[in-house]
Amino acid sequence: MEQEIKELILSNSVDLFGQQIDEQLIQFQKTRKDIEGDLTLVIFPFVKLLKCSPQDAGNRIGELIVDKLIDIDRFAVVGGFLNLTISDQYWLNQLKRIHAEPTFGCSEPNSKPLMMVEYASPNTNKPLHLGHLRNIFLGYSVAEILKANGHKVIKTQIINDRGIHICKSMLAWEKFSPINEKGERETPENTGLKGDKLVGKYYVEFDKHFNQEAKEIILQWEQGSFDGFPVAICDEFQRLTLAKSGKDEKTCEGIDAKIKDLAKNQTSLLLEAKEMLIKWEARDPQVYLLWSTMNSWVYAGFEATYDMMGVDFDHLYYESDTFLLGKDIIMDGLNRGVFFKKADGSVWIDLTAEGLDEKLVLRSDGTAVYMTQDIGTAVDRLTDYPDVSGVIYTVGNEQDYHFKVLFLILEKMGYSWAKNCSHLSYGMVDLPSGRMKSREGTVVDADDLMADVIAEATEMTKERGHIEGMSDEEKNHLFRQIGLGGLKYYLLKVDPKKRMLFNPEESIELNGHTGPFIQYAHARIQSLLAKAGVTEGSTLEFNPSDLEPSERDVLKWLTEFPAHMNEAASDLSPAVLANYTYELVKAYNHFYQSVSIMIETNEDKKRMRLVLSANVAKVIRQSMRLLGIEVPNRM
RNA sequence: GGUCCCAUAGUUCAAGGGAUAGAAUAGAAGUUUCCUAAACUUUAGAUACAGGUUCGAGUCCUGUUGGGACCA
Repeated sequence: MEQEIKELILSNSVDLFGQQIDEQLIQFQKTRKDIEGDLTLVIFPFVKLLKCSPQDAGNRIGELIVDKLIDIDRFAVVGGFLNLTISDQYWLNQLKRIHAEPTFGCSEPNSKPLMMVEYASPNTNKPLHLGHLRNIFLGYSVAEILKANGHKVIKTQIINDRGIHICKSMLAWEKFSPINEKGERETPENTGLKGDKLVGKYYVEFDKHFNQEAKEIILQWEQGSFDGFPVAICDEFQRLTLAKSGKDEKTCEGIDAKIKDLAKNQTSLLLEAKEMLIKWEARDPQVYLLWSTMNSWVYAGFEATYDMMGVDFDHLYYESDTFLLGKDIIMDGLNRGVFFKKADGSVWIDLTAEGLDEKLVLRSDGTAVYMTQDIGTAVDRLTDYPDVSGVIYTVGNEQDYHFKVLFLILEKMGYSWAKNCSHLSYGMVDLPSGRMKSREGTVVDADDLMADVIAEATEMTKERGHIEGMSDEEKNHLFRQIGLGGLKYYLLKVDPKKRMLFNPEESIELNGHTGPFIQYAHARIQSLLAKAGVTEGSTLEFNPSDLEPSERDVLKWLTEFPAHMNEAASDLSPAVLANYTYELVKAYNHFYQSVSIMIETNEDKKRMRLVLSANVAKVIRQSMRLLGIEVPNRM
């Protein structure tokens, strides 16, 4: 409709305005709720051209539109706004069109280029937490939205499975795990712990002993005993200690932190971990076996969590496979003058011309930094999937700078696909008490949280749900759908770019702007359709003479679904769909409350209302599916 | 020290430069003789501050304050 009006104005613009006008001047918006009309054209941009009042300009354009377009019943100019009222027949035809399209709102599958979406990308030492939930739900949903918009999509993640931190948990397990009567150390099997939790436990264990040892070293140093430590370290300690005298509290704290780092580097635990890393890099069979065993525990644990979340991946990348990549590319870039070498042998890129600074891409000892690896991984992926047209990295916004630099480097290296790479940057999830901190034990564990919301959903559903006659299996499935639906909706309804607050009590809320609110509407429609003896695809003829305001309103929202799908895809924002669906459901609930369906005596109206309801259900289901949320038929 | 991000009802979120800034929640008051009341209806309450650009600014620009992140 907007397109038709636009074309009409453009093709008549010489008559109307005496000149060809810019398409940009034609701006539409939805008519305000309290004013008559469906569609509003903003008149202000034309006023200058016409050299007349907005009122006259609106009238002239309005007359043309009503004259030429049969579906526009009438118009009214209010202020600088031309409000157009669209005919009931137009809306009814829209409903028929929507009803005939089982995949309304979606584009032809695989009709658009291949995109790669990276998300999750955990560290194997730490169980998944609330921050990962936002990341994972977001990445999964964006991938699904792109698919529904016609893209081919590969979901991927890179697993951070190597490095000194991994050796820490391996070492801690070897040193501190108790041995049972069978002579075994702790395993997921003999403890019943999830693998990721067990390994995470030993990572924490390492840290505890590590800090303790560092503390003891400092104590020893303070007592003047430096036996067995390098002279340089002892000198540094004394220099730092002296520097503290006479300084304010804050400066002293900073110096104490430096002293602690100094001591940490001298701990036997860290030295052993470093030794282990060297052995791992040399593929020492014993270390390698331990590493792969503990990793397999973690993967089994993650797998269980992903399964509960209802997300999946098409291709996994492991840092242990990719960490050596990138160095050759850096050397190549160095030869081509993209990078430069500093006196100490480290390799840098100069981005000052782009308003950034100089960035390290390879250390002086030739070891890789994150940037080196990311360059390597990106190129590697393009080798695996030559037809990828772009990569979307779902990573927190604390890495904004990193990705800006990464994409710039790729561009400077001459990769044509670099311009299609984008960072799906999302804000941190805060708790009412502030940021999650592992040291303060405020990290919200992903498994625990999911179990909590499901438990809450179980209780609430038993209290007020319609679950008579369901088997236990069906009930449990429903509790999970509601609990996780609420959690996912809670995390996805907020604009991803923004930092958000996670309030544990609100996340399990069932009233208001929530997932269960939307699920409930769907269940209610399904119940209605079942009672009426129709299915969503039923072909029902209808041609009522007029539409109620609430019916028009629902139809308007329904018609807008494709536009919001597009917006969600181009903005990479599931929140767009979440908020749209909420508005649709609100309009539907209002309609449901204000008109009767089953006892309507006018069969045309009754059939139309059933079809309308069926299509609202269809759109709810489609839209929620893209958010990874299942909608039950009963609840 | 440098760069980037954020600031809207008590609280959590909306608002492609366009009309009287929407919701939800907490608060107050209502609606089940008919389709699921996890619903609906009514009610009260907000653009951090100071300038600027514009016919028009929550939205764009500059500065201030407050919060956060990153780089060294």
